[in-house]
Amino acid sequence: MTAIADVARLAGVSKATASRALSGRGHVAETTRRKVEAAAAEIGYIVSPDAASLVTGRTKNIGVVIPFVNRWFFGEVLEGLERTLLSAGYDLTLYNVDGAGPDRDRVFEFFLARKRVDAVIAVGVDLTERELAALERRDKPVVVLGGGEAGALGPARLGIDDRAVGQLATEHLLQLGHTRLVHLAGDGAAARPLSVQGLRRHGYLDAMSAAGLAPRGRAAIVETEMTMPGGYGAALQLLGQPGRRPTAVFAASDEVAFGAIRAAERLGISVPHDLSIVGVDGHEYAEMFGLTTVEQSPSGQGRAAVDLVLRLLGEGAEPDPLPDSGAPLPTRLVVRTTTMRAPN
Amino acid sequence: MTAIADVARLAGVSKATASRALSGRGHVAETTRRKVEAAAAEIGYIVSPDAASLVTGRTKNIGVVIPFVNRWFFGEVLEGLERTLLSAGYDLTLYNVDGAGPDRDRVFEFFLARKRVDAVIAVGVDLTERELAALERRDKPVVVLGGGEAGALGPARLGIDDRAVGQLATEHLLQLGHTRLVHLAGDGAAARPLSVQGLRRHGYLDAMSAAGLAPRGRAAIVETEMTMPGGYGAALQLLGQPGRRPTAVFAASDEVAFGAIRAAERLGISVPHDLSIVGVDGHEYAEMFGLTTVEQSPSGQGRAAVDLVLRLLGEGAEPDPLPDSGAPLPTRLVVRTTTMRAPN
DNA sequence: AGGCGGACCGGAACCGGTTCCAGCGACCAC
DNA sequence: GTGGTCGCTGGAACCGGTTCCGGTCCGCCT
Repeated sequence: MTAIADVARLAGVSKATASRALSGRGHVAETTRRKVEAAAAEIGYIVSPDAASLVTGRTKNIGVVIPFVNRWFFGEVLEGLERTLLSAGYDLTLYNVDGAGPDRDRVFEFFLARKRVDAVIAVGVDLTERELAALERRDKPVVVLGGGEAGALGPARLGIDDRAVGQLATEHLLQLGHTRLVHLAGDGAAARPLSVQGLRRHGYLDAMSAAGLAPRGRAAIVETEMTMPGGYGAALQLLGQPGRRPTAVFAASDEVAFGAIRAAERLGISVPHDLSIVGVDGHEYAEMFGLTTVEQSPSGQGRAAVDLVLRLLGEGAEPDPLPDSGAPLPTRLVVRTTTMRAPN
Repeated sequence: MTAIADVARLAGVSKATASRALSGRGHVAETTRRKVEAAAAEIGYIVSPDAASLVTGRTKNIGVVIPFVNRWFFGEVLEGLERTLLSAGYDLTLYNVDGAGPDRDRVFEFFLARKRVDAVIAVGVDLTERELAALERRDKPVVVLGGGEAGALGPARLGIDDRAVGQLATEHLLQLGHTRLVHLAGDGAAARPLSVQGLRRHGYLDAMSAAGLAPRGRAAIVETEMTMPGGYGAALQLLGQPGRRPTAVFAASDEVAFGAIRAAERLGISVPHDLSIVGVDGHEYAEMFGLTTVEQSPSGQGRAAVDLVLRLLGEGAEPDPLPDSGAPLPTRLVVRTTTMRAPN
């Protein structure tokens, strides 16, 4: 009921003209367009997206695969994606995929391979060759946001320069005179050098060795889950040990930093007088904690990913083919009150 | 390419039989079914959901409208919804709608009214009459999760008993002998008595007056944003005032409680010796903070909402028409180390 | 033996749009 | 005046499935 044929009949035109009038494609006289629109409004007509995409092959729907929704960064990205897609008239279908396993295969083989989505945005997940190939075969553009490095000819990638971020944060502490400076890294940082945590770790090492401080194995780098409890537990252990304590900590994310701050307080270590802490993210709670951090804009990254994907889909007049797809997204150091000059 | 007609041709049967064989509806001989399946596998056939839903009217897709994704409760619900829908073979289309405004209208009128979704799950948003009516008119089942009260004949509702939760938390503190006991409520608690924060506030008042403690206007209830910085700011102000401090705080959510804990520490007030704090949620960080809280299971609530919606859609043999849709979802008090007996 | 029911299969209609193609006036240029 | 272009419109094919309807064929009952 209320199909386009009804509209056409009521307006006294053919289905073809009605379609043209409503979709705005092709030539339609101004007066007939108005007639059709009036008829459509009168009977409350709305197009069937299924029918439309059946013939056009476009669904106006983007699949988003994301490993967590409840970690700040990812939630923020998701919001950015959603808002931007919505205002472009696109739907967002969510696939919460973490790690490997049958669920993940199901998503890629059953859900994403079908014609339901025009393109896929993967945030913070490394697609396997097989997964990429499957999508490629169906002509589905893929944009990867965060993690990994711009592959030779892989999918379009987007993100901040995590290695530079690690370097920047570490240099800030070095400039303040710290030398006993440990890195609270994300788990898997050493094992997966191209992951976000791996790159940040690498940046830390770069800065340290540039300063002539070969971080001795000991406990210069501690890996932990990138959450507040993760940072709390790791810092508790690190700072609770006897012997000379570090005077500064570079935490792989703000949430880890929050945990470390709390651990320090619990141990009676004063931040920043006895211990400087810097994080990365620009978490919405950073201000409350007074955390010095390297800010990024996850929602802005979401927006950028959508822009890119729409360009790949050929929307928006494409002024230039694929501009600056190499340039990393911006970050900046925000100094607050968790860092200060090293005690001498 | 690779339409069902190709499969049929390759298998030497008609489109009709191929469809029956693949979808499992109707009678098909075991041997032909195998032939068809083999043919489908050979050419890598996958159905076009658009074509299928065009004729069946079912999209296997559920719309979820949610005000935040980056608040713990909502993120957790979303994960629960996603996992459960996925395993039932449904897609989840996300609509991030906060408050009113043109964006919200757009979602309801443009996106949800179309035939793209079979049903709508609204979490933590109160649908207006108009919005409900629009969905009703298109025969789209609606399930509302959290907030509000079971309306007379409105949509199916689901959630915990927030008033009982407020009562339970308050009673715990009362039983420990606290009498100067303030409530850190969510913003809008007084103005919107049927909101989550409104109901929790009501539960607090119930328990107080049952204990003969008419909470004097003063500062017995302070409203604040239901986030960690919100709780931090409110507690800082509340506890920093001269005069007799409260000995216990009931925070409207765990995140508020975390903020309050941090504020207390910052002011040199010892938790729990000088101040007891209880929250509600069962946040994943609660254990780290040692927070006493009234736990709920948001992901479980997501699962329940999906079960309900699938039942409304007539999936799953519907054993009973609509069982116990009134019973609130479970909660329980978990006592940790932020609450203790009141000082005398 | 004849009738009946049920399993199995194919042809064709249909879901609701979009788009190709052809037709038709109107207008302009030669 | 005639041919060509252009704006507008309608008929019909088509996208890729599902399902109604009817026709065989077989087994079984009476």
